[in-house]
Amino acid sequence: MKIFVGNLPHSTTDDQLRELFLQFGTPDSVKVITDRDTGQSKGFGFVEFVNAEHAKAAMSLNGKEFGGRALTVNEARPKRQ
DNA sequence: GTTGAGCGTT
Repeated sequence: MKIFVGNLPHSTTDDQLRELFLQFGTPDSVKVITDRDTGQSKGFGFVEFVNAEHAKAAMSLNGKEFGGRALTVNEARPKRQ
């Protein structure tokens, strides 16, 4: 199950995102999206869980404050449509 | 600052 994590501080890294979700299970993959040209964080990322229960638990972070911002956490939209 | 990349088309 793929999770979208929005409203991340621009300083957030892949590792920080992984640490944040480790409490709910072991993320299959974690990625903070950065601008391909500038290398700057776009302020959102994705976390994938093999276990849907873990993914659901992780979504309890929605609205929680992280780095001074209220996170958006929900199931990710399809990447390509 | 909110839903990912790329592939010499998608």
